[in-house]
Amino acid sequence: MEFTQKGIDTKNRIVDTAIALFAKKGFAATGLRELANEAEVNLAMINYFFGSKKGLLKDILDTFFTGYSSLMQQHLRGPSKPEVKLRHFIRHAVEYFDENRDGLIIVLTELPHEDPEITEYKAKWARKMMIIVREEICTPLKETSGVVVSPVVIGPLLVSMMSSRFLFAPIIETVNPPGLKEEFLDKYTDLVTGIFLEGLSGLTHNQDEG
Amino acid sequence: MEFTQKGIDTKNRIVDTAIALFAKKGFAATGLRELANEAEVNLAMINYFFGSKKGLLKDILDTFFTGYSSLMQQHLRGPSKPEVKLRHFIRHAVEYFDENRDGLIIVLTELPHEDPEITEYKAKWARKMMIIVREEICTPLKETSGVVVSPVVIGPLLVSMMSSRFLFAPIIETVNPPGLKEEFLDKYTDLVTGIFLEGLSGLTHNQDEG
Amino acid sequence: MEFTQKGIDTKNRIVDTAIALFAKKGFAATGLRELANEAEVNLAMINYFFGSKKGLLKDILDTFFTGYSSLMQQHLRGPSKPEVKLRHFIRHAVEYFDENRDGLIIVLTELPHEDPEITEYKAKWARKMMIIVREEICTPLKETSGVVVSPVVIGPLLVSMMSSRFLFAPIIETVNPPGLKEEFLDKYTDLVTGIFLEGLSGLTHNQDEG
Amino acid sequence: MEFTQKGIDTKNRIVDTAIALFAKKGFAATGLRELANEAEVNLAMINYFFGSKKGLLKDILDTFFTGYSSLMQQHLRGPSKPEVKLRHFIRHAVEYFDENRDGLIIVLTELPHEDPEITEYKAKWARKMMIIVREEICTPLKETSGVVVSPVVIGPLLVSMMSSRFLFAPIIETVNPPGLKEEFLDKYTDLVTGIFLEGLSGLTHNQDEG
DNA sequence: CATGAATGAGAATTCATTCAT
DNA sequence: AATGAATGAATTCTCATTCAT
Repeated sequence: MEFTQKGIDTKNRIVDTAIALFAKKGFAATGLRELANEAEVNLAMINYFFGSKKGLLKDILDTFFTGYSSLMQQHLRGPSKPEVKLRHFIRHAVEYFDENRDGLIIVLTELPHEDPEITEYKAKWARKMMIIVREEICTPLKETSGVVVSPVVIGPLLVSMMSSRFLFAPIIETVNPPGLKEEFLDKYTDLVTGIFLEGLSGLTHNQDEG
Repeated sequence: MEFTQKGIDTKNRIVDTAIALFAKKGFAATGLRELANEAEVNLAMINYFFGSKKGLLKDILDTFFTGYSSLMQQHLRGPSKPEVKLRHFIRHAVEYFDENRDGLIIVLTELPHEDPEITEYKAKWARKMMIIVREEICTPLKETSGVVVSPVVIGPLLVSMMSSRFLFAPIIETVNPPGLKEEFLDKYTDLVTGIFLEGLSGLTHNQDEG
Repeated sequence: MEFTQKGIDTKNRIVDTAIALFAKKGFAATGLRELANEAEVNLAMINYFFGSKKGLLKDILDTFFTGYSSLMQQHLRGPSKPEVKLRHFIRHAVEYFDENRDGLIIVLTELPHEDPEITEYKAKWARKMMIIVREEICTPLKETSGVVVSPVVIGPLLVSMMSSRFLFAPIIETVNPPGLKEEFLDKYTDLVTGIFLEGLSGLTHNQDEG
Repeated sequence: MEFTQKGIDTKNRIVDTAIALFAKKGFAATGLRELANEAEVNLAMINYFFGSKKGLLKDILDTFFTGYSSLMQQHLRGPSKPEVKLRHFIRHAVEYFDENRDGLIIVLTELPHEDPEITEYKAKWARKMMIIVREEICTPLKETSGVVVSPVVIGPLLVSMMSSRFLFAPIIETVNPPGLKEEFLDKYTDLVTGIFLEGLSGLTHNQDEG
């Protein structure tokens, strides 16, 4: 099947609306009827283009993971010192999360749910990313400072830190209404970067205290 | 309403099964029929005891938040030094998350979704917790080391760090199957505590770099 | 699950209407909405009682096969001469077909369709009936007159003969409108019995001509 | 409308696939999407060539009936003795059924269903065939042996007998897997011919017993 | 407390058909 | 002739909830 321009427009309208709705209400709680209305698209077109509701979800996850994975490739791979690379990476990742906030929320809230159709799919991405974390963070860290951390611990930990702001956003905003976005984002990035890097390097000297 | 022993058993069976199912499949994706079957309880009893499906969710969230809030009261309040208190608190909180892993997953995955009935409810708890974070962490930190951090940033950040292991569990386990639980939990606690505390204290010296 | 009288009434109303509709329009062409309306029953009750549309079909087939199988047990088993038993059986079977004409039509039109869920189910009944045909018709026939016929040929052949009137009914009636039922049924029974028995005994003498 | 070679290929591919699918799953249960995929043809071509799904069915029935009707003309008309003609006809009809097994199954399973669009169409063919049966079988039978049978009874009866093997094929094959086709078909033909003719002639002497 | 029955709305999906290109 | 897109109705099935017993 090849798609015409008109088809692509329709497809995009579906995806965009789906990302917004899935993030706001959750995947399972979003009805295709509502989605079709909001996207101003015939209900049947969703199955026509994506096969199923789950197919649409996969498409969205795919796009998000592809972008994130590409960030890892760009900023974590390479000959620079791990600390420098991490600093760059965190900056860009937080920015990416900010720009794709809804995608991030979908990932975070759908990830933990056990769905046989999607589990293997998620694992595929996880393995890919863990390799980079191991090679570019864990191994150098061990060699230079003797600190031993597992990629499956430090990876999720870093992601959690970078996304805490977005995961708790609806709550934060009920306490502290949004505004002054730009400046806040910078501060947030600095805080996460600072704690993570200083924390890691602090581990060096107190490894046996922990 | 007073319940007989038999009634309490039924009620508990519902709650326990609900926690497991909501965590595994998500709140919206779990049907009350399925829940009733699994709990070996008549379908109508769920509404009888909890009024509605959402009432059941609230009950679960309530239990979890009450326990967590109580931990904050116990270990963050008091005259000790913030660092000491945080060390204790993190240890107990991670342990609490481990024991109530399914409750935690429900909280984390339902949190970001905008549900008018539940939003205000969540905010109530958030406000309560933020006060403690401000008074026991942020203010002392500012006074002793001049570091200025907002409770609505540092609070979620700490929770995120402590729960990263559980939020990404299904993925971690596809890469790294579970096992040797005890030891792993200790290490994990140490790592989170280390990074968080070392990171915070590290901020002291580089506050203007960020 | 135990059913109350009210539930049984509803269930029967569904089954009766389903038999009529499935026979008239075919199983696949009959919608559950139409069925529910006609039976004056809430749409959801069909799935409540039968699990699925196919479950309803199975229930109907089951009833029909059970009745037919019981006829075979009653009239084909026993010490009488095969010819006498066949005469009795055909009379009662044709009568049974007449009384359960719609059930018969459903069986005949759904039988040939390959449905993995139902195939094994049909085979179960087929095996059961073939045994009786072999033991009560084929074997005696061979012993007394030397004619060798396979039960999987003679069984379907007899059923086909007995049901030809009903299978082609809609066509017959466009040519020859119905009426004078009683008398016609008697004649029909006699014809089928006559041809089948005379035909079989005729084979005796011309076995090698065919 | 004139069709190019390419168009004819497409059309044939649709018809062939439709015959196979309608026979296997039933007309109503077969979707045009599935049909188009299987035939490797664009979905819209089906309506382009046949106007509608029902148009496609009519086309198939038409082909089958034309062939069958032609057999009747060839072998039942003419000056030979009825018995001789019937013998020839049955042989060729069973062979025709064997070669067009799927077409036969479609006819037999769609026949009993009341569809206003198709009913009159089927009746047209039925009338045509009944005339031949009356003139070539019933009337001579009455004149030579005094046996009175109606064409609307004896016609369907004969067809039923000849097609029993195919109508119950899916069941027969679960009990008795297919194999040794050639020989089996011959035996089957002999059996049906034998029973039908011997049965009819047997009626001569016992006419008043029935 | 507990049960089976019932309800109406809504779920996702598929349907046959049409049409502009 | 053929294609991809679109449509609106209909499909089966499940939903949370209610209620009489």
